[in-house]
Formats: sequence, C-alpha cells, structure tokens
Amino acid sequence: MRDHSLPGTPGTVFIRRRAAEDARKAIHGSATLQGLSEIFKMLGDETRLKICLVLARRELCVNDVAGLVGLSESGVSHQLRIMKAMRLVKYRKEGKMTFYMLDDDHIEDLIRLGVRHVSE
Amino acid sequence: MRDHSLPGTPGTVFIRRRAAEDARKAIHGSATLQGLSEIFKMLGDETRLKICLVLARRELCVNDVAGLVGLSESGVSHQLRIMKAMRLVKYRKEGKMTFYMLDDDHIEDLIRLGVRHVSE
DNA sequence: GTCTCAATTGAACAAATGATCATGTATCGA
DNA sequence: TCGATACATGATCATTTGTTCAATTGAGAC
Repeated sequence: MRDHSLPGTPGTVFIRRRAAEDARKAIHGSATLQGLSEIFKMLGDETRLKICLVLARRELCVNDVAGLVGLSESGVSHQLRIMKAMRLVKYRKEGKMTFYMLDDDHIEDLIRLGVRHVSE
Repeated sequence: MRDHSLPGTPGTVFIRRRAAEDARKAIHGSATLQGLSEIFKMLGDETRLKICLVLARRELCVNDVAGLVGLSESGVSHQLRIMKAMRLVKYRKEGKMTFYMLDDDHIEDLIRLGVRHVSE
C-alpha cells in the first residue's frame, strides 16, 4: 500500500492525491494565516465593525464613539486598546480627552468588499 | 418629538456633534452589519480559513480536507455544515463520499485583500 | 445478509470572548 | 483643594466557540 500522506495531518491517506497536493499549495504559511485570522476576527464583531466605520477618516473621542456604537465608554476603551495593540488605530491626547482614528489603509477596503458580499 | 438617533446610545451628549453626526452616516444598517460580522467571523478562524483556501476552485472530499487542514473528519464536517448554511460551499455526493467546493466569489477576494494587509 | 468505510450528528467540554461593574488615574474648573 | 470629567484598567461573569468523542447513517464490497 502506498502512503499518500502530505503535510497536514500526519499519516493521512488522501483519496484524491493530485487534487490534495494542489490544494496544499493554496494554504498560506502559518504566520500569514495567523495574521489573517486576527484581522478577520477583529472585524467579526459588530461593535468593533462600527468602531472602525466611525473612526474611518475621522477622529473622535471615546465618549462620542461610545454614543455612536451604543456601548459604555469602558467597553469602547477596552476594544480600542485591542485595536491599538494591532496598530489599527492611532490616538492623540488633548487635555482629558483622547481622540482616536483608524490608521490602516486596508480595513476600509475589506469592509467595502464585505458589503459587496452581503449584497449578494 | 421624533427620535433622530439611528444607532447608538440614546441621550448621549456628543462632544463633537458635527463629527459625530457625520460618523453616524458611516454606520451601515443592522442587517448589513450582521451579515458583515458573519463572514468576517467565519474567516476569523484559522481552520475555516484553511478550508476556504483548499476548497477554492477545487472540489475535495471531507477526508482530504481533514488531512490538509489537520483536523478530524468530524471537525471538518461540523465546520462545513456551518459554511453550507451560509451558502459559502456547494457539495456533490458520489457514492459514500461528499465533495465540497467553495461557492462564493467574494471569499477569495477577501482573503487576497487580507493577505495584502498582513504583508503591510 | 454482514462488514467496512466516509460522512454526519449529538453531547460534552475547555477555552476564548465581549460586556459590565468598580476602581484608578489624570486633567480642568471653581 | 475639591469635585467633576474623560478615559483607562482590573476583575468578574455569562456566552459563545471550536474541538473531541461516541454513536449513527448510508453506500459499496463481499
């Protein structure tokens, strides 16, 4: 018996080896996959999606973001901290306020493309 | 008196009213937001991401998908059921096997755009 | 019929997630 | 200095999520 195994699950016998080998090449490296799932996961939450939308090409303070997306200031602050860690937003402090703004060129494009998908 | 608040926390006093009103227009309707978060959430998992990649432009049986993405057949079957419910994949039964294939034009584009983001 | 294989399904579980509340910090005005 | 504000942070909690295991279905082989 030939072993048709390929990288993936060790010892797997592939039923359509040719197609499987071809498909194997379509899988990105694990670093890329991790980065991909990270942005998509970030966009996979309605609240963060709204935060991205209101902060696109416009800076807003935490209070206003909270009012717009319908979440407490604390909640917004938590989410912004995550987005800040991902370098998706930049911020500027002015007095007791902090103004945030989207700082990523691709987020808007991704959302735009997503909208096209939703609209079938 | 009519309520002009579209999304958001009712009764919020906005600090930058002009900017906030402008930002409010950037928020999509709740149906669109829901649809958006649904695809992004679906792409926000490395396993499903890999499944999408191997099933793009190529049909594979569950066994081979499992071998490629490194998950049990059961696990793959569960995920495919979700993706089937979202009408992202189509399937074809042949004997005791089921061949799945990506059936959505935008998924590949979204991933491609995502890769561009990851590559900075 | 029986046996095996591919896939599906349901239950169970740990881990991750998003929100809330309470508290802490820093800034401004009175 | 006192209080109010804008925001940040830590802890907690209820859901949700992804995986695994066990059991089941259905189709071909014998």
